[in-house]
Amino acid sequence: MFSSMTQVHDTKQRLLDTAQKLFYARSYEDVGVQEICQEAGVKKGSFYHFFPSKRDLTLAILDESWKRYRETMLAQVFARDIPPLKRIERLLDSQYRHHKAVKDETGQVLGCPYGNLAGEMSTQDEVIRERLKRIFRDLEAPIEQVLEEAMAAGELAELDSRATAGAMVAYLEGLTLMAKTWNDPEVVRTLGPAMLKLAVPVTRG
Amino acid sequence: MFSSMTQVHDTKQRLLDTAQKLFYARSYEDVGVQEICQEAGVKKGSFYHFFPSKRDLTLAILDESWKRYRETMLAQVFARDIPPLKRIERLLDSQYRHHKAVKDETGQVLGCPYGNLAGEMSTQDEVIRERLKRIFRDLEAPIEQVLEEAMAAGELAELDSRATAGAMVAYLEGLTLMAKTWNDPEVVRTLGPAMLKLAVPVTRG
DNA sequence: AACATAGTTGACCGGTCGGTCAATGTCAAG
DNA sequence: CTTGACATTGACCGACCGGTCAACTATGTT
Repeated sequence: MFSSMTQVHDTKQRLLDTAQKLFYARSYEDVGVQEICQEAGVKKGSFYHFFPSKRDLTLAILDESWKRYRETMLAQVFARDIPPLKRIERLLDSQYRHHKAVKDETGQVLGCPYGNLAGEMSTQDEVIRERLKRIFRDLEAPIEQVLEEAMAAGELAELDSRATAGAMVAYLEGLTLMAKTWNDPEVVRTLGPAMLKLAVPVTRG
Repeated sequence: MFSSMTQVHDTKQRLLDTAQKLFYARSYEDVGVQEICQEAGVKKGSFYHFFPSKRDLTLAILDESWKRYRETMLAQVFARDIPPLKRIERLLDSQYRHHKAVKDETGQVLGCPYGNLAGEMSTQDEVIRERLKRIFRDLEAPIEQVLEEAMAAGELAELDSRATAGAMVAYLEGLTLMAKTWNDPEVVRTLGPAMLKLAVPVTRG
């Protein structure tokens, strides 16, 4: 009775969770609707009752997972309990610990779910690409704010905080992709701290 | 007679070129052997005469395309006709011009063929992943050398040239992925120069 | 002319792809 | 007890997947 009550109405959620996991571990194209349904214990007909297409399922995953990440991880990482620049270090540390945990569990570094999808799907689906673009822009915002705060606190020389935040997101994505290619979370730990160098004015000659 | 002579023996090459283009424009999983053959004007049976599998075709593409890029583009970009750090700028410029040209031609920024494949396939094929890892390491080498030269010439403060080269490759890949997600080559031009900041010792208040 | 080798062709394999559909089941409100 | 909305099921669709194979042709060597 209890189990049926909880099982009956979370079919949609189970599909979202299962697909998210499979897409992350492999890729969008490699994972079929059939496999998602099998893994989630749902018949294919039900899938198309909840989602008009595989593409729409993906968009739903993007919205939901990013909302969750923003409201939990990001909120914690960028909390104002430590100095601004320390929060960047905390972001890097949370990334390292995530990839370490995933590798310990699955034997593989899976990279960034958004970066992975961006590389695979940006040329194939404009709607997905725009969604990913918005996600990356969302990530720039708190970083930009951290830089502003650091400048106000005199911890940082004057610089273009918007552009620097953009560069930092790019670096973070590249870093993650390298960790995936090396299949080694330590890449994040050794190369990560260099991200702070991006917040330093160029000194040439 | 002439045309047949040149057509008869470049079947393999046509498959390589066509597949390379298609994989780059879309993705590994999205492009089928059938489509490659159609586009190349080759029957599927011939495909499997030259390549034991789609996977092996991909490995051949990786080897060939990277060899060509290294021996032409990279050799020019890192030629010793200008000061070391200027060569980094020249690398960024060549990247910008490439993505600009591709976008003008296809309407899309396609990103880095190796980065794309790394994101899609690193968790699925160890051999491909190792090959991509080697490619990225190959790219680090000339950058590392540039940094060494710059240090010797007093253009740069002392730093870990190996680690910095690694960070620069990561940044370049992230940059390229962002340009793809934004579908805008200008991302490379505006965010690119920040790569040089990675070659500056951390200065913290 | 005979022979081996490389290259080409098209039919064929089992399996999976994303997606559709009509029939059926479940359940709560009227 | 009926109605209607939501949910579930399994059969089905045409197309395509990566890959195999035996027969055939073209080429260069002896």
